[in-house]
Amino acid sequence: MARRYDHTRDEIRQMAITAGTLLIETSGFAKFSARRVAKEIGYSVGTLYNVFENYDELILRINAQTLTEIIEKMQKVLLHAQSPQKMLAQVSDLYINFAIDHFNRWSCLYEYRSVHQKVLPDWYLIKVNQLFKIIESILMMGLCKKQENAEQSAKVIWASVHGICQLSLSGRIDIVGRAADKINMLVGNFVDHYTAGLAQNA
Amino acid sequence: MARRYDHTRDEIRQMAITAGTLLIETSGFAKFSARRVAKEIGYSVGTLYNVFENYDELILRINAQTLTEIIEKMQKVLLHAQSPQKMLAQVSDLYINFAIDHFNRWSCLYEYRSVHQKVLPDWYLIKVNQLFKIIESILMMGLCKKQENAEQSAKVIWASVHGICQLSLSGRIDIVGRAADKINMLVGNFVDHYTAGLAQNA
DNA sequence: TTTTTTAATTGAACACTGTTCAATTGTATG
DNA sequence: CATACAATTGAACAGTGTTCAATTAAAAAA
Repeated sequence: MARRYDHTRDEIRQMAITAGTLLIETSGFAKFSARRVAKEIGYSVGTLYNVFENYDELILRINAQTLTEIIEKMQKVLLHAQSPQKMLAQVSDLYINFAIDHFNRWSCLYEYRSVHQKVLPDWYLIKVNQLFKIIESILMMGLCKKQENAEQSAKVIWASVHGICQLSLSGRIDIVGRAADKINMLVGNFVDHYTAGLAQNA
Repeated sequence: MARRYDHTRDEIRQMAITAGTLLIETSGFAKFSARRVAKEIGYSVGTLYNVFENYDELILRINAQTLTEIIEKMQKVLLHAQSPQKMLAQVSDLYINFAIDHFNRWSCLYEYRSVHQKVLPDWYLIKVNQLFKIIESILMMGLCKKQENAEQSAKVIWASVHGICQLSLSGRIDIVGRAADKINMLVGNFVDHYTAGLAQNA
């Protein structure tokens, strides 16, 4: 068939992203493929390639949605102000628990390295930056005075929390007991000492 | 042909690891394949699968050698004692520069997620732990008194340095200027504040 | 020396992958 | 009703990891 007008271009895109998200969530990235997504939404592979530039874009769009979910959760923490240290702990805790609860999707954020583009597209980097901005705004609530310091520390904090999360969940840091507890302990150790150092410097 | 005895099982393994390492180093993981490695060492794919359990093992063996190289470089830092802070900075600097100079091999350490085994094999984890032990021993030179504190902080420090390195080199932290300088600045920020917090606590 | 046994080595075959693009087909216009 | 148009298809291509019957060179036995 052709020009079915059952769905617009954008609708098909959204259907693919939704179906792909579900596929990764349940079966993991290893079982993910363009053909599978196509079958899931009732279109052929060809249609998928009309609507997405390539495989990379499909994955990045799925990842962008995952990021959006994480960011939305984290932004809620900003609503009721507390000490910066407590807010950092809360935000980290959210990230860790998302990574555990949606392990497959979270893995996909970092697992796939594009073959075509060496650099991440702007629309994706905007999402990433939103995450850093959240940390930045928390730091400006007392831990940092200059904006440039907050920017740098936000990068350091986020990279550290992510690093602890990644090495833990990929089994490179031996964690005995409940994963969430153990990772939280390491992140707690980091936040405590790092913010203590920050406060001392300010 | 059969039973050529040109090379022993172990020799073929080593040839494959060496050839695979070179292939990843020069062309990146995307262009890497079992068939390519086989052709490179003058054997068929079948032989590769006689000598390695599967594709995963081949990659992990290559990764283990990459880790060995990194560890050997880092162990040299331990030879001339200095302040723990300076030694941590040196060790981090080594890691960052290895990641930049051998980007493809370094990426491969974290890029590939095994389809077969969920858990990394013991012989690989031993290598990973050697890295943590180096940090631990540095921490025990004054920054930590109890072994258990050193163990936990070593994990935090290593995960943080790695996280900064990964997010930077994957283009998720915008780094203007020379990559090595910018990453070093972030790692410096981390080491300074974290160790200040540690020292304060001790 | 010749035959038999043994095991190292091969490569075609299988089911899959991302990607392309001529052919098809449902819709809208002249 | 014929024509033009574009959305949709799926076979085709070159590649992947993996398997395993068939081949073949070396060692052992006759």
